[in-house]
Amino acid sequence: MAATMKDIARRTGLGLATISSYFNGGNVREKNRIKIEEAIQELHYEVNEVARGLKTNATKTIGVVIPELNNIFCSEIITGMEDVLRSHGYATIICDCRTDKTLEKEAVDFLMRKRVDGLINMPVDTTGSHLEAFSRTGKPIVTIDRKIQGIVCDSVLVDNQKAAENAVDLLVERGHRDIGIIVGPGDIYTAQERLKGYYTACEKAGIKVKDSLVYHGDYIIKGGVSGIEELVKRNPEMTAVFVTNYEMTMGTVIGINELGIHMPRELSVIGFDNLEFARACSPQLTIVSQPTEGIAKETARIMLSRLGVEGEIPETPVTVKLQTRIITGRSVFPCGEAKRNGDCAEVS
Amino acid sequence: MAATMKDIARRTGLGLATISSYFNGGNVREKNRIKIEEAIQELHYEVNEVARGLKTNATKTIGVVIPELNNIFCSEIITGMEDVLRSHGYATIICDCRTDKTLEKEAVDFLMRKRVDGLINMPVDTTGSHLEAFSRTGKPIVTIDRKIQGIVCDSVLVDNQKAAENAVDLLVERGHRDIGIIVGPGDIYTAQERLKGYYTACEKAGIKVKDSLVYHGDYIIKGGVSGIEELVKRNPEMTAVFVTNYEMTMGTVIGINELGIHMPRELSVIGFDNLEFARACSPQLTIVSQPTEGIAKETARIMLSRLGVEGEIPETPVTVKLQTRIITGRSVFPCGEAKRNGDCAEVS
DNA sequence: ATGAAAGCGCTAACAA
DNA sequence: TTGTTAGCGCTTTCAT
Repeated sequence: MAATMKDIARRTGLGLATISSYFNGGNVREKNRIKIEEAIQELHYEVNEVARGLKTNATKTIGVVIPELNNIFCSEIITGMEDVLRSHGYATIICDCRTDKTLEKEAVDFLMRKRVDGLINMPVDTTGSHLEAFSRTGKPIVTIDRKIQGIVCDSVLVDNQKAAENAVDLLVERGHRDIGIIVGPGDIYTAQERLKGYYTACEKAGIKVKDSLVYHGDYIIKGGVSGIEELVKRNPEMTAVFVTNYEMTMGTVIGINELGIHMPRELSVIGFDNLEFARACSPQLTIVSQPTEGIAKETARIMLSRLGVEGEIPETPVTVKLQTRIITGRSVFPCGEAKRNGDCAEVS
Repeated sequence: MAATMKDIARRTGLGLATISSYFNGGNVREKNRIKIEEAIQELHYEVNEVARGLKTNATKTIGVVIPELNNIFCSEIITGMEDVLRSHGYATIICDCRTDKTLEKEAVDFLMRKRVDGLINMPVDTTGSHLEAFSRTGKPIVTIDRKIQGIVCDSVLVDNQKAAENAVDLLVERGHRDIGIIVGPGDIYTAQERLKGYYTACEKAGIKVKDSLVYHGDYIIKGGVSGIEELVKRNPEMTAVFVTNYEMTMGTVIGINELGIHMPRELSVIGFDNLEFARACSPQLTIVSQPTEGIAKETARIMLSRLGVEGEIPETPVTVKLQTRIITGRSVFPCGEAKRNGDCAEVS
């Protein structure tokens, strides 16, 4: 068995309270401090956080429930959050719910039983019913990427509609009017928002959207491959496509390669997320870049403030909305140029 | 405050042991079972795993320490392990140590204080000194990707030397003799192994390796970019390059694009990991693919057996070595062909 | 500054 | 089957 404070007390001849006080920054006589430290060394003592957690009713652990760890958008955010949280003594338990509502609820309940001090969730379940029980504990919840009706909590959002609108605006400026979109599942909030942005931009430009130009994928690579194949088949006149997450962007690039389509001469592309991948493409992809670092830091910051660790405790729910930006590559071509000169020069 | 078993006892008029028995699969009279379940509903009771953990000295939690969460090789393994472990009631606390030995030790100590039931580690520290303290607890440790001298534990390894050897063999078969390698840091075990495989294959082929053909990167994208720039500059005669992890493979592809080199006509490439990325490249990349799924399942399985959850408890340390395979794309070209016909057809 | 003792919520041994 | 009770390792009053 591991050594306990009792062992240290026995060894040093001191009382339990003194040892505890030592560990919690209290005042301990120099002479005793040394004795305690010797005992710690010899007994290889390590605080038992389980016992401490039971007593203090705080586990110094934050639960994180996300749809998919194997998704660079998620994993970047997690890395960033963990950084901040750990530097304040908080651990994170990460639960990947595989974009499954049942697993999501299980994960939240699981974390509740583990008595995490707070919950960070990129929600899959629209209704928020998975958060009700946790919400009752009074412990803080921060949602990422969407607000949940009926659950009082803070949220860190991205302006997805504007993101999509800006991307499509860019294509319109380049003269494109037959613009396809590979968008996420209809029941996912961020996907709806991005689609809305697409419609808005088209409307502004006086373009009547054809249903055949809208492809609903499932945010995985395969969805991008099928998406581009489908769109190309259904819309021979299509000159540009906007893809709305990283995995499907990669899928689209795969599809374009495999179909032997020349990008951007035959098809202009704007992708999403992962600047590194965009740079690795040939020609480099123009993408919408989400502020993952900002999302991570904001989320962690809000959580820490709720936990009383840093800054003021906000009185009302906080909502932060962050903007995306477009990183210009060479995958967007002026519409019609191709036919005129067959060239492939950068245009931006 | 959350409801406790005591609250349920009071509400139902039953004793604590009966409630506990109910939760632990004991026999409870039908009538009482119903009363208990009603009370649970009304009080929104959830077991307190912290208290349970203190009592049973088992937290049903496994600690995982990896170099980098933002690395698809790691995140795929984690996803796979989590799947298995969670289905057996174990949670995982993941610590990303940013490939930093100090952080790695901190992470292990942190997990020890949290009293995790077992530790899974893809080690950064060669000496294994970060595992000594945990090792003393007698709780199981499973290392991934390398064995540690002096620490008695199970390991799941990949045959990295053979992986590299096979890749270089393939290039040799295609007639290449000026083969560059972009390899990881010299103090990383897997990197050493892969470099060894490169030397072995070259020796077999009677190729005298030039130092200028070996570039040590740091397993990140930027390392791949600099690596290929450097190699090309130093070795105008180089006709092929082998890149030894995913991030650097992506970097190499970026670099090749940016240098305007034609792959594979001017330079043949074999990359590493991430089949999806390989498919997204144009032309598709030939890569060495690691069995991430197998690593994940094996690691989880061994951990569970050590925990007495599944199968026999092995008497001696277990070491599993898994093989990689080569996924053929179109990025390897017969050496010299280019000059003869300038063509770019698939060769494999 | 230090010690004694209660108790966090649970499990398990024992008794009934 | 059910109840009583001790105790896991810690923090935290309250004395001293």
